Formats: sequence, structure tokens, C-alpha cells
Amino acid sequence: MTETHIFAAVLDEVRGAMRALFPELPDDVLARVLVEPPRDAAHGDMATNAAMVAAKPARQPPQKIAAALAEKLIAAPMVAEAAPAGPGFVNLRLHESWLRARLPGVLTAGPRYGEATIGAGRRVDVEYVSANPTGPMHVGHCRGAVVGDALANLLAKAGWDVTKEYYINDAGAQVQALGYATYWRYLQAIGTAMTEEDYAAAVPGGLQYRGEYLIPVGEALAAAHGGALATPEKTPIEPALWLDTVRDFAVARMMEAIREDLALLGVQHDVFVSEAGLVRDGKLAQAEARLDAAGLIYVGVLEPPKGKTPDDWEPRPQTLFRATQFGDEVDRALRKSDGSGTYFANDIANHLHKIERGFDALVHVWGADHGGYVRRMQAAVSALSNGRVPLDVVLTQIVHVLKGGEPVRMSKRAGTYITLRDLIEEVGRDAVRFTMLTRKSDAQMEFDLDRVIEQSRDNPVFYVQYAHARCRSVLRQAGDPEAAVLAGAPLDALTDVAEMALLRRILTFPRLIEAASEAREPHRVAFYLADLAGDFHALWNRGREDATLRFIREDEPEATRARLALVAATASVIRAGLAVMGVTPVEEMR
RNA sequence: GGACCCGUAGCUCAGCUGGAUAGAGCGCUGCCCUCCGAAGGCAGAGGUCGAAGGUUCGAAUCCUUUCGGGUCCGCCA
Repeated sequence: MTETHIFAAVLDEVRGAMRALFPELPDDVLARVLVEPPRDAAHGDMATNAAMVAAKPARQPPQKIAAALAEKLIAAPMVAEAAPAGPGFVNLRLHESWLRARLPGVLTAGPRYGEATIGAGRRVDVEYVSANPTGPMHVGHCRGAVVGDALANLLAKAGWDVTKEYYINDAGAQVQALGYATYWRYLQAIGTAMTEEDYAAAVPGGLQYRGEYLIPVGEALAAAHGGALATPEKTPIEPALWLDTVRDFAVARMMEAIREDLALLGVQHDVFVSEAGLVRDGKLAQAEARLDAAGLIYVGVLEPPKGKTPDDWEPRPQTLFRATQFGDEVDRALRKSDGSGTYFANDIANHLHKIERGFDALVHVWGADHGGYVRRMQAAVSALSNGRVPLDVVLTQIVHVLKGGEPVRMSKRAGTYITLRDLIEEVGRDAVRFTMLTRKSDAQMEFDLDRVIEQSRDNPVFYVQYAHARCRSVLRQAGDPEAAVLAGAPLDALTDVAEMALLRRILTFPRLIEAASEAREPHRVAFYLADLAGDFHALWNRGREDATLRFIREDEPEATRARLALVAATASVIRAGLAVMGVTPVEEMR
């Protein structure tokens, strides 16, 4: 799709020209040559750093190279002006006719516009959400779900073969606690006389997960097993007789609920991997054997953390992984001092599983509270794959929910935390998804329930949707011409500055997809769409001041067709961008 | 004590992975709707990019130090 990727097209010309001017220039120097939009539009459409990059190896001053390059580039078909500038830039102004001629390609590509080839069909595993199956999803999970899903879509758009994965933490103490909590609800369901406090006192680690959402789970257990999991007096029997059953039952129910919540958000994973399953299949043992064979495991005693030593600190020998060999601060425990595996060990097994499935790259979306965990996981992946498979971790920061400008206090104990379901019911799925992408993922975010449904200029959700609705409104009024028909329209009539600004923005979409996917930053798509919508609204407003700039003009059928092509392309790019974000475009605003 | 993230206009945030005179929205100031595309539009003011060094043709961006905010910190997941 290079015919619509204007930066790639011009870059080809620049590299060709440099090759002709300096045949001996090394490839790695040529690879550093870039063609970018200049900050200041007064400098033209694009600028290249080629002369500055080549100055040293070519042993010539950059300005001199820039002058020669400019002279050469003026011969390129799309170049209208080429001028050396500043420290050695070459500024390029492109023929507007050439830019207009890209428009049919945009229309023909439709939803596929912007697809890139940098993924080159390589396989990437994107793991996200991975909430513990111990309760309903809340806003904290929501951001990770949206960012992960959009990132996966973005990578697919950039040519990666993407697998969306959910890792179920169903093996640790948390799900054990879930088992005990569910068992309490079961006892209640069969009519126990015990009090909650008596029961809690007998539970190792205390009774967690006291939320009401486990009540129906306990009732379902009672329906399935009757009184068989308790004494005739409806008091607890040995945990060994029921814990596995109850825990597995509860986890299955929680996962069902989580899948429903994710479906509400429009998130669908391709693969669910069970931590307990990995352990059962011996993946943990395999991973450990592998690291051991590489001499990366030893039994040792870690230093206490520097500064404040915990009160109960005592040195204990543990099985450790030599994470320091891969850039981590300290070696990390694989086994606790009692010999049982750590969460880290299981996660290593998880990553071995991924590597064995042949992925070329791994991506995780984690909450920021796992930030300290990144380095060791990268160390492990590096060790297991001999450095072949990169692991990128995208951290998402906390979301503060506001209502009318006031923070909504969240407390698990009081049961006032906001579930994903609440959020979607309050503002709608599309607003949730879009808004979650209006910040860099590693910046804290305020989610103002009133703001995100506000219909105004400063709400990008509305602003972008409104632009699409306006586009569709115009097209409907014109009888909804086929994209193929509009692709054949003569475009010479598109000359107004606002029309050209919009066109130029449309043509930067492929470059945006490349950059955003490389940086693993889906939020850039949201900002791009806001800019695109801004250009479109600006053009619309010009039609208000100057009737000759309106899209549909009875007296000018040719100009009308050209403008409809531009409007159709705008709508198409908005749809393509929203598709990456997982947001549904609206046909009209009511 | 250490690690990671953040610090950009009065406010909320972008800044295309080192480029030219740092941007947007809100807010503020001043103009613009009898009607024809105003759920608004146009223009303007507003910045030592937290601070100090360093790297180089060139730094908001990279490195070091430092200040402020957040998150986390042996075997919890």
C-alpha cells in the first residue's frame, strides 16, 4: 500500500538520490535517513535529515550535501520544491496534484487503509487483563483491558500475526482464599447456624472476598452438592474433602463472569492459559530444568533490602534465579524457603509456554504496581529464549473516577468500588474505550463520568464521533455514492487550504500506525483522530463562512464529487482508526 | 535506603522514539448568529519544558546529579 504511504514514497526518492550522489555511502547510514513532517508547516510538507546524517561519512559539510540533494530531488515526480535549510535539512514541498492523486487509494483500501508491513507476519503474543479470577472486574482492570485490546489491534494493523491472551492466575493463595470465601457462602446457602466471625476465625489467613457476588455461587454449590460438603449440623468438614471442588467451581464461575464483563467491553481473547494447568503439565519443572542446565539456578541467601530492614527479617536459603546476569538488580527467588514455588516461578513456566509456541515477540499490559517485576521477567525470557524473543511490558497507571468533578471513593470493604459493568452502564462502551485511550498509558488518568458523555469540543469522544456523523450526513444527502465511484472522481477542485490540510492529515495515517505500533502506544490513534476531526470541523466551518466551499453544490457537480471523495475518505479513516480502538462509529448524533 | 513512572501555558494533556521559532482543548480577553451548515466560529494574550551540569551540528526528548508527586520494594499474586 505504498502508493498511499506518502512518507515511504518520498523516502524512496531521497534514498535513491543519496545513493546516486554518494554511491559508496554505507547502508546503515542510509537506514538512518528519515523523512518527516516539519514542525512548522511553513517549511513545506516534509523534511529530510539525509544531508546531516551523511555529512560525517561523506566527509562534506551538511549544507553542501543538502544543496546537491535538493537539486536532485526536484526531479522526483511528487516534488514541487526542494530547498536546503537550517543546519542541513532539505525541505520539500509536494505537488498538490500528486497529493490529491493519493486519495483514490485511500478510498479503495477502505478499512484496510493504514495497514503496514513492519510486523512482516511475525507472531506476537499480547497478554492483557489477566485479572485474578476472584471477583468482578473493576475500573482498574478496565484500562488494562482497553489498552491491551487496542494495542493488539494496532499490532495486527501493522502486520503482526497477533494472539490475544489471558493468563488465569488460578494456582495461588488468592484462589485458595476464594475457595474458603465461597465455602462460607455455601454454608449459608444450606442454612448453617454459624456466624461469619466464627467461620472467619477458623480460616487460614482470615476470610477474604466478603462481597455479595459470591452468594449465588454458594447457592449454586448447594444446588449441585446438597449438604454433602458439610457435616449434618451444617458446619465445616476437613478442607481436603471440599477445597479443590469448591475452588475450581468458584474459579469457573468467576471466569464466566469476567468473560461476560469483557464481552460488554467488546474484548475477546483468543487464548486463556491456566496457571494451574501449566503446573499440572509440568511446565514449571521444565522451565526450572532448562534454567538449571544453563547454570542459572543456585541455592543462596539474599541480602536484606537496603535501608529499612523488615522486622521479621531473617536470612534463609532459597532457590534463586541469576537475574543479575540479565541486568536485574538482585537474583530472584524461584522457591520459597519451604520449597514451594513462587509466583515468579510459575510465570516463568508461562513464558516458556509462550516461547515454545513459537512467538517472535511478547507483549504484556500490566498495572503500574507490577513495575518492579518487569526487569526480572525480561531476564527470564531472555534466558529461556537465548535472547531471541523480546518482551515488552506496557504499564497502565491508576484511574481515578470522578463524578461532577468530585472523586468517587472506592472501598472494597464498603463495597463501593466501581465495577466495569457499572462504568459501561453509566457512560456506554464506546465512551469507556475511547476515553481510556486519551492518556498515555503510564500517566495517571482522571475519568470524569460527566465529562465523557458531554457533547462539546473538549470531549474527544464526542468530537470524533461528531465528525464521522457529519461526514455520513453529507454522504447520505448526496445519495451515498459508492467508494469505487468516488475513487474515479476528478479531484482538481480540491484546492482550498482547509481541504488540503484535511487531505494531508488523512495521508499521514499509515505513518501514524507504524510509529504507534513500534512505540506500543495505542493512545496515539485517539489523538490522531481528534486532530483529524479538528481538520474536518474546520473545513465544515469554512463552508459556513463561504458557501462556495460547501461539500454539495448543485451548480458544480465535479467539485461536489471531489469533495464527496474527500469526505468519504475522512469517514473511512475515522472508521479505520476507531476499529483499532475498538470503538463503533456512529451514523448520526441524536 | 533502593527501583520504576510522572513533572511541558492558569487547568487537563500532546509532542511522531534527537530536529528548525515547543502545540491542542478548557479557562481568560476581544470580535461574530433575523436567515442560508452556530450542540458554535474567528483572533489574541499566556512557556527559563521542575532545577543544574553533560553528550553533539542540534536536547522537552539521551546521560549524570538534584528537587517535588505517584507506585513498588526478601519467599503476596
